[in-house]
Amino acid sequence: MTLPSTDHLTLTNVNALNAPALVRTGLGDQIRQVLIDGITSGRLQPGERIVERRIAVELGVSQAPVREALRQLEALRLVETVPNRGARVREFTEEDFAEFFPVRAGLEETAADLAVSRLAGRVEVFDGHIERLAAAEGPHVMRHSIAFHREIVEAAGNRLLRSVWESLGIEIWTTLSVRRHHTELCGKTAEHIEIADAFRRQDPRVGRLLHDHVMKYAP
Amino acid sequence: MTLPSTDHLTLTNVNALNAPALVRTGLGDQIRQVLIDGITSGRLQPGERIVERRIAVELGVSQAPVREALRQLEALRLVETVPNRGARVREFTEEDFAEFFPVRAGLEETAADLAVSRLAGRVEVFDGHIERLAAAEGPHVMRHSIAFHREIVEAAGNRLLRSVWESLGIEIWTTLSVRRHHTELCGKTAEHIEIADAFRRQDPRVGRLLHDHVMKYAP
DNA sequence: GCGTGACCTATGATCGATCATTGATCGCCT
DNA sequence: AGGCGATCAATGATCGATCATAGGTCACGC
Repeated sequence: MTLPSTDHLTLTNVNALNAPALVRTGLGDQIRQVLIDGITSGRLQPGERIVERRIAVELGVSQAPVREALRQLEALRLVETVPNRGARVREFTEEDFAEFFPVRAGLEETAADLAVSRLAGRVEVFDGHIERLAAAEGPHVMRHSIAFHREIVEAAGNRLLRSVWESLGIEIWTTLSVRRHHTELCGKTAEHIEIADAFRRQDPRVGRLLHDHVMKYAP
Repeated sequence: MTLPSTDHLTLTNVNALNAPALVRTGLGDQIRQVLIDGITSGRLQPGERIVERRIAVELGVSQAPVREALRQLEALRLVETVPNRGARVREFTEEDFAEFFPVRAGLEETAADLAVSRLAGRVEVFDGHIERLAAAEGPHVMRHSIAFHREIVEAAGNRLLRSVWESLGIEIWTTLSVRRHHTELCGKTAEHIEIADAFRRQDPRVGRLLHDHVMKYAP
């Protein structure tokens, strides 16, 4: 396995006074991203051990931030750890994907039910997402689609719900699932419009509608 | 603030050869429990800073496991941390409690819907819980009630759902809410029986039933 | 008086080193 | 051969020390 050189960790863009958001993030978060990239790109194979000190050396950091990153990956269910025995990249089973979508669908159903009354028909927030989704191609489709769903969760106005939803690792797991099962993504735009319409007329069935929509991604 | 003496961390029960489950837990987990106890008991007041090194000294450990414990408390939303500025006990707002129950209710609704078909009417698993709940008094009521709900989540057979449900910190947050709002707990036994019955006859409305039941705990 | 910037302190973030657990290996005995 | 305990290497868990950042303080100049 070859991880990218240490340069990936050096202060990204040492730009001169026009940085809108100075990457002011701790090492742990950066390492997490490196490992996530490694897993999604296949550089880190399922079942492969992730040895804390080896990663630390390869990235030119100490063991502590690597541990922290591993804990985050564990929360995302991308690695599994055994106490005193370390972490390894998870084998993603069919069961994992089968379990993912009912939970995601349930959360979004809850979100939709909460959002309906809160939005009170004001669905302009969705317009941009739908337009961008319609215009998107390739891997961007997934990103914009998720942005639309995230907007719904946001609209529920429940920070806990939002945080739980994010903690599922929606992007990664949906991407992994679609990639593995060759899920058809076309036609989803129409459903998004349908869902937005349901919000517009405050249809009480919008929760169920969204739930069923999400389940169509399931294997 | 006075934390319990270090003894709380020494290997619990050095019993002689009849230990069913030797407390083989890392320092981080033990420290987390100490801090949780501190928060629920009021020894640690909302808004109070939790300084890593201070706790470490008081418990006779180093900074690392304390940090780890704090991360767990953050995940349970019992403390809030600002990067480079440390952690403090959260101020539990009404909004926190108001947000908690819809999420819990939604998850359990999902669980119930999944469990109905899986149980196929075999609801014996609930009997013991209902009996113990009926016989319980005082603080035990809450514990047994949650055990019943946990059994439903378990019965859904979805490990991710189970893990997300547990990550809400059901016990703590429900306890905190009931304590603060003096929620009436009597009569909940009857509803549990009703829910078990719905499972028995595989009533498709059991999800909604459970959802509404949970929401009755809400402020 | 008040804005400014050089210090200063507290403390989180990170490091390098050590401790402790685990599974593997090896030799011995039956 | 096979079981069994001693020994060993690998590595997670923990430690003690250092680095770096966020606020606070205070003297200075306007």
